Amino acid sequence: MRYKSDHKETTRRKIVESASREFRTHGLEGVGVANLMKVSGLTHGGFYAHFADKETLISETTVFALQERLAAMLEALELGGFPALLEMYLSQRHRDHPEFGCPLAALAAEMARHPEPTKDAFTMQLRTVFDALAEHMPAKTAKQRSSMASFVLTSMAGAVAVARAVSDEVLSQSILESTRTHLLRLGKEPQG
Amino acid sequence: MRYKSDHKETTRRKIVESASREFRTHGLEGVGVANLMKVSGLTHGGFYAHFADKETLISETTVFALQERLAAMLEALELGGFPALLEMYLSQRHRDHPEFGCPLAALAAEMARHPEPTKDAFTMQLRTVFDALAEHMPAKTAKQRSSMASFVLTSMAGAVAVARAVSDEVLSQSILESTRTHLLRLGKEPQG
DNA sequence: TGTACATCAGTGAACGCGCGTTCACTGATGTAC
DNA sequence: TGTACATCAGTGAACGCGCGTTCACTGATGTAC
Repeated sequence: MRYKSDHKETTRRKIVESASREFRTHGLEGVGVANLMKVSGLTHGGFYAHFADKETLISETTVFALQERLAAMLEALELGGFPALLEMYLSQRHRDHPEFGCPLAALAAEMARHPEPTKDAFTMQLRTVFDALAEHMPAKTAKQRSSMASFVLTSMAGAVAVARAVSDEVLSQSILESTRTHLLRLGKEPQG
Repeated sequence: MRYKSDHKETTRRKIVESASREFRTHGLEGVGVANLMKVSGLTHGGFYAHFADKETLISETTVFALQERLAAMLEALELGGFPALLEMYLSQRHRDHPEFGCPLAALAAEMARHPEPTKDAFTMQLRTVFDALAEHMPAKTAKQRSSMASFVLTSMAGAVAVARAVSDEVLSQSILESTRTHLLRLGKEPQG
């Protein structure tokens, strides 16, 4: 080995992470390979030494983003339980910073139009997210917790996506607030 | 007037409607002007006799789609009330036909990245949708109905967007089902 | 009713540009002696 | 320790293509007489 054995792997990881931020900010079709490499301090030609094509990178960045988000959500849950999860996900901060945010809110609609292998990777990782969240849902049975995790996450994602699209700050805030209120109530109710 | 006085207006409307279907299917960046015109049986050069630019068309198609969706939702509400709305919006049929579906589920994330005038038009029309839906929400006060309309619509949009992105049919169905179950329960509860 | 004309909705070639991808190369680095 | 060499991560010119937009034009249509 001419370079340190982990040199290439480190570069690759750096590309995946910065590309994942670019994609969440500008959309999967909104950033080109040349720009993604530039952000990582490289030139476009080297891209294909790391990835088969742009689609492969999209697949990896989406999985990375889901893992990153799951970690943030679990941290909130451990710190302040279910209400803290809502507070964090439905915050102005999350709305205004898609680059560090949930890929469901930023990319789910686009993901629906991508090739099957990409959707497969996304689906696998999403299942992991649902399962991990389910353990922390305030409901009695495992089935209820699982259903609740799905509902809570997809409804929050919808609220953040629409709140980002709305140009009126007051309406945007009220969209986040409505979801916060209703989900908080859901967390307090006896599940049956 | 050499042509019938409404000839151009008819063509324009045809372009807006078919473009709105194309955008909901392939995304705002996923279809080009040439293709949009072809779908309407025209050539790309004529586009600029009808619209200032592609962005103007995007703005109009989004408003059109929101109006179309609102009509469909009001029809469901009048036919079968709140449960019928959930049934219709969270159906396989809606998931599998974005071209006739809700622009929130298909385009909200992309809309967030578009210029302010486009977001303004979207925001105005979305407010109309929220207000109209609010009248039909099962809650006591106007404030509660308004908040509920926002929550119900954005959470359904999130569920459909994610259900479309998931490649596993069972998981996809269960996402829709979870939202249906929880929102149905919300409709039955005393609001306070 | 039939013809000549003016209108203008729609046509299609052309533009500059950025896209994803390929490939011959360069030059910084670790190794061998 | 110092030099010659092999490696290979990264470079950048080049490709074909589709994009949004412009513009000189064409030809179907309604009007005038």
